[in-house]
Formats: sequence, structure tokens, C-alpha cells
Amino acid sequence: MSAARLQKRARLLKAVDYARVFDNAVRSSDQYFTVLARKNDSSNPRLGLAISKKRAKLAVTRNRLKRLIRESFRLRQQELFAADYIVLAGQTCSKATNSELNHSLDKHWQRLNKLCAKS
RNA sequence: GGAGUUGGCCAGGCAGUCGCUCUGAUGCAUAGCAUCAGGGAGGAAAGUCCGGGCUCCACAGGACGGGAUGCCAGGUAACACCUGGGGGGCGAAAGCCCACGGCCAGUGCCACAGAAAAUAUACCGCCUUCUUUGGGAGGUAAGGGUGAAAUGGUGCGGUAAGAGCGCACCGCGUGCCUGGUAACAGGCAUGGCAGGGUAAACCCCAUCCGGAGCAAGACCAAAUAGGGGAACACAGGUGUGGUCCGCACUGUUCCCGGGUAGGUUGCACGAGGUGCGCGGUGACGCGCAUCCCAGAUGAAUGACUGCCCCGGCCCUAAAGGCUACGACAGAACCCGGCUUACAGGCCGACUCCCAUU
Repeated sequence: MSAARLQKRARLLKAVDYARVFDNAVRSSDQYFTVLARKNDSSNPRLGLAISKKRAKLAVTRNRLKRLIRESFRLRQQELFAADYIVLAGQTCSKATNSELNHSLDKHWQRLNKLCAKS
């Protein structure tokens, strides 16, 4: 099995999973994204997405953001703490370019790794 | 060559790496994983504005109410769509646009101006007549003035002045004839003129329409609470009480029904695509052959790199270089339309102008 895969088990799929993270999480945010994280009981990190219509009006834009976030998570997941992550869309994310968003996400993953290690 | 009109089509391409989802096969031995093969967004997937299929509910039949449509004919499963035709408007033309039934069934409304906005009526004027020379009485609707709109228009006759008062032509109404399936068009005769506009005002007439929607509907079904039944035990425990009886609550196992989270299904063969032939002016229909062409569900269809292409920018030009740029936009039960958004490009038909042969 390749290390850079992103399977269903690495995703948050249920409402209860989301609720657990929102309930008590560490956060990292900038103008593009807010990323929430909470340690989980399984061995691998899991990803959830929350891109609101308010922040990204067009369906095309929302899809693009989700794909970018999944891609970034997929490539970095080996370095991440075993926790549940939720990425929320920020103010200006719909206007930014792909490379800008990728850089932003990289920073978030690093910062959350430190925060999770402390807690 | 230029200006324009119109119909149709495309929606960057190729390669590599890393992924996502579905289908089939094989293997491991099953919440799956691996390998191989194959499929994986649009012309608008959008707005959710119409029309259907499908599903459930309701329903003897009908009426009222409500809504939609509104020249005619055809197409279609159906439509507010499409095609052909008629009428009106715009344009030099190709062509484009039109809610295009009825206010002599009824009711309402018509600001300002104006004498008067519809039961009618007369400000100035014109004519006749009377007169105390201020004006009064009568006739008139041709002229002036108002208005978006004023009781047909033009001309001639006629008259005191005028007036469809009379006549001709036009308009309008009615009747007949001819052509056309029809809308309608044309012709002839006749009536002297009926009498403003507004129906995206109520309304009238004709035709059509039951309601809700895939979160429809069907099936499986935890945990927790609780309902019904059977068997076992018929003993024990708790409460009431001084104690017994009694009364109330409480057991174990199994079954049944409802049903939440969740899952499966509906869910991808269809008013289906492509090609050919035939019928039709056309929309479209018929026949034959052939193809299987997305199926996600916190929601897949992507990211990165390189090359090319098309724009843009730099450069005197070429060569070359740069690039945050690559239209509008993402399926969610499925079709037929409409509407709106849209970088750039390709193909065809037609009109007008200029030049040349």
C-alpha cells in the first residue's frame, strides 16, 4: 500500500465525528483557512471539510477548494499527528491561486503538529 | 474585399508521476486488499420558469372556486416549446419583433389642460334675428384653442352659416360570391355612420389542469426507552404495616409488532445515441442496422511537472523571452423545452456595397 493514499477511513464521514471535533479543538487560522484538530483514538489522521456557500459561492470553487485540501492532506498525512482535522474556508480563499493555498495549508499542518504534541 | 443577417458545431491538445470513484475478471481469505482491463461532468450540468415519465396519497360522477393558455394549421408523451402559414410593426435588403380573442354582456378608471373625457355638451368663432348698442334669443360643430385621445378622412356640391345634408374615392359595418382545411385575402352589393381609450382593470368566451414529490416510495435494522404475548418460577426482594393476609412494584428465557441512528434499494436500456433508407415545404414520423455511454452520497471525475496551441505583455521588426492569464461554469431520479451566463475558434447559407475579369 502506497503511503500517499487517501481512503474513506481517513475521512470524517459522520455528523458525530464532526461534532466531536467542533466540541473541543486546537485551531490554526489565516486569511485562507481555519483548521481545527483534536486527537483521535485511531492510529491515523482523519480529514473533514467544511466549505460554506457563504465563503465560496460557486459550486466549482467549492469543489476546487475541497480537492486542493484533500490533495495537500494526502501528501502530508504521514507527517501528521493521529487526530481529526476539519478545514474551514476563510475570507479570501475563493480568490487565491492554487499555489498560495498549498503554501497556506503546509503552514497549518506544521503548526497543528506542534500544538498537538504539546497537548 | 467590406458591412450585415442567419443556421450548425467545438469548448485547448499530448506525455509522465501521484491520487479518487464505479464495473468486470483473477488471487489473497473478506468492514477489505492487490493485480489486470474498461468507464468517469455540460452546452448550458446553472436559474428551478413551464411540460411529461416514475412513485405515493386521494378519487362514483359532476359543479363551484382557483390557475394556465389565447390569430390559424400541424408536430409531440406533453408544453407556455417547435415547424409552416395569416395579420400588424421595423429595416434598403437578407431578416427581425409582436399577450395577435372579446370593451354594440355588465361594472370600473381616464391625472393636467380643456366648454366637454361619454348620461353628454358649446369657450372663442361663424350665421340669422331682436336691440335700450351693454348685449339677448336661436342656428351651427366647418375654423381656432386644450389634450396621449374630441363623434370618420380628402375633394366637390350645397347652405343664411354649416353639417354624411347629398355625391365620388378611402375607411367602417352588414350581406353575398370566389380562393384557401383554416386564420385570412380578393370582388360585388348595400347602409350614410352605428359612434373615444383601457381587458399585463374586474370580467366574459373557448381550451386544458386532483395533490405532493426520489428527503417520493420499498426493504433490512443496532443502542436506549417502552408495548403485546408465551413458557419457567409461584419462590424471593422492595414499599405499606406492630404482625399475618392483602395490595403495588420487581425476575429469567423466547417470540411478535412499531421504529430512530445507520445501511440497502429506487439508480442508470432510455419518449436513448449513431449511421443509412423512405415519407413530409418543415417541425417530425416510419423502417433497418449498430452501440451501451457518469452514478458520487460531509458528496468521485483531480493535483503537480514538461512540451505544444490560442490570447496578452516585452521587443524597432523578425528571432526570441515572460506569464498570478485559459470563457461561463460542476451531474445528484430521468427526459423535452424556455431563460440566463460565456474567452476564443471552425463550417455552411443569404443580403447589400465596392473593386476586378
